[in-house]
Amino acid sequence: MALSADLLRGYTDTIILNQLAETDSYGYEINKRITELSGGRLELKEATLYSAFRRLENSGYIIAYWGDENTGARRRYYSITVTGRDKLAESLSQWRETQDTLNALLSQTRKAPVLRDSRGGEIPVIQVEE
Amino acid sequence: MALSADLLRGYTDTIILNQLAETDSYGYEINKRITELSGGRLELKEATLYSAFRRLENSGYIIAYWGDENTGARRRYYSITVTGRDKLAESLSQWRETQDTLNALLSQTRKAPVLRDSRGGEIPVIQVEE
DNA sequence: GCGAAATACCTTGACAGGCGAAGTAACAAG
DNA sequence: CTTGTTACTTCGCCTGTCAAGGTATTTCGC
Repeated sequence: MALSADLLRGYTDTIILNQLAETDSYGYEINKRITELSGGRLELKEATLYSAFRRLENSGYIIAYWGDENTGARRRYYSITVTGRDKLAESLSQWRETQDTLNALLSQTRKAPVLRDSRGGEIPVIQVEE
Repeated sequence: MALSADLLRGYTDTIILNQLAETDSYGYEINKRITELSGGRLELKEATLYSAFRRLENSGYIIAYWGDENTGARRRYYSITVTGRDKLAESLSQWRETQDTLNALLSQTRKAPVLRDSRGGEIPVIQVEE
């Protein structure tokens, strides 16, 4: 079951920055690496990917340069900037906070729903051992 | 620092369902409870909240009924349906998976960027104790 | 040698969720 | 009687994702 990047909305940029923090790379490779690292659970669509690059570049978080390979298709490499690293650090800490917050909101102990018969009497629920 | 709900996009529904899984409630109260549980880090905007209710109702995950209080403003209560509970369970497991995936993508050990002087020589980085 | 697949990039337009802004209405407190 | 709180509603904008389409080169099987 693949995750929709829609559930990760807003994190594509962070994911990309995190990849670039390790080493310069180009779109196609970054995408493959993301798929790989996520165990195939996340596959960014190209449109998503390249629009993220444009966004990151416009924000000054990455800079682009053409690779000089004399064989194969031309590659557009990206490099993370200092501001980009700052942004990444900020996003990572924000992700930790988001996790905490969402876990707090989603992990409350919950009573089982009470079943009632037609006269409003409670129907006992048999507890199943896990 | 309040979280942007944009980072939680797609989870508002789950958060609401999770609240309703505990007990029937109405918009204003649910919102206050969310703010409270999140330690003030998440405050859903009313437009967000009520459009979520409409969405959830149209999907059959919740049903609405008017409260019969004879004082104060009228309240529209919501109750989670059986399908809603199923959906909630699914969303919760999806959230766990999302967390795992994102953590896998964001938590790789990273080399510090190498600083170089004008002749390309490496500038040693002084390690700061934390 | 040729067609398919893989590599590699790019663009356009639609869609959906979050939100700013505004409105309605009842009641409480001062 | 004005301000604040409770409570709900609607309209239209913004932004990130994606479906669908395109270009160009190289590699591999047959």
